[in-house]
Amino acid sequence: MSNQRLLPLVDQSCCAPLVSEALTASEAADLAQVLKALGDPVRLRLLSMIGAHEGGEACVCELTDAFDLTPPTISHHLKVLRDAGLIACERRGTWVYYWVLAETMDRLTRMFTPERVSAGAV
Amino acid sequence: MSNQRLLPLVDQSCCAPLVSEALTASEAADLAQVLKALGDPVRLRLLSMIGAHEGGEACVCELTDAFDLTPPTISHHLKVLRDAGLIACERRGTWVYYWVLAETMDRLTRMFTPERVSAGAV
DNA sequence: GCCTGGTTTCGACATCTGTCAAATTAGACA
DNA sequence: TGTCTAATTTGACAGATGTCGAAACCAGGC
Repeated sequence: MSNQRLLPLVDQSCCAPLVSEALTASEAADLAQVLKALGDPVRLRLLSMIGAHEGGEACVCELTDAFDLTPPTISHHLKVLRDAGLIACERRGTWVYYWVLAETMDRLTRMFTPERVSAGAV
Repeated sequence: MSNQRLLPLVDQSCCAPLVSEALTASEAADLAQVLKALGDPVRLRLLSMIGAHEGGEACVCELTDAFDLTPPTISHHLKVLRDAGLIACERRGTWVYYWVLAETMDRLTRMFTPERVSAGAV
């Protein structure tokens, strides 16, 4: 373990918003719901399988086949991701297709992307 | 809800690694542990308070004062963040100081930062 | 050496979570 | 209409999690 500190430096890329300014309680509650949804290996793989799938969407049947879990369990995890605003779905005939919502992913991305600050910006 | 799809586009910034290639089971388990640690409002605020604190580090006593929770509870949350490799600490005299570990934050950042792919890279 | 204040660990408890089996819903097709 | 398939919902249960009070621990000062 390197124990390298994350120090805020002025004249280069600074830290991500998450650690550059203290979150308020309600911001934290909001963000925590999304991160909690991602805090499970199965859901993380589901999200990444959906996002990486050709055409940007995947059928539930394909997702279910990829795991050693019952359909209700997969369905439960998909619901958690849906409630967190990370994915959405649509029924087309017999099958239900899921895709990743860009909006929520972008929000997370902004939270973790280091901000560039100009040299005199303090 | 916009339900806007996240489509992989070739000649501009593409999706974050998380949704551009399906995670393996062990990658997912690994990453999930870190995200699970962040999936709690108190821990999210603790991390952000430590990171945003002047000097890049904060004393436990300051952190405890900021919440309506008992010291054991704050200590528990700090341990979860420590076990996830997100923070580290050091005792100096009576007090214990915490700071954010750049390494793990960088890893998360990379996971959520969209990759730039050149126009002919497919 | 032994107080004292700050911090962590321990033990307990209510709540939340992941999982499955069974029941239910929604559409396709005879 | 009835039946088949795909997906979700419901109900139940074991195990994990967040919280607290009490006890133990540790560093500094007397």
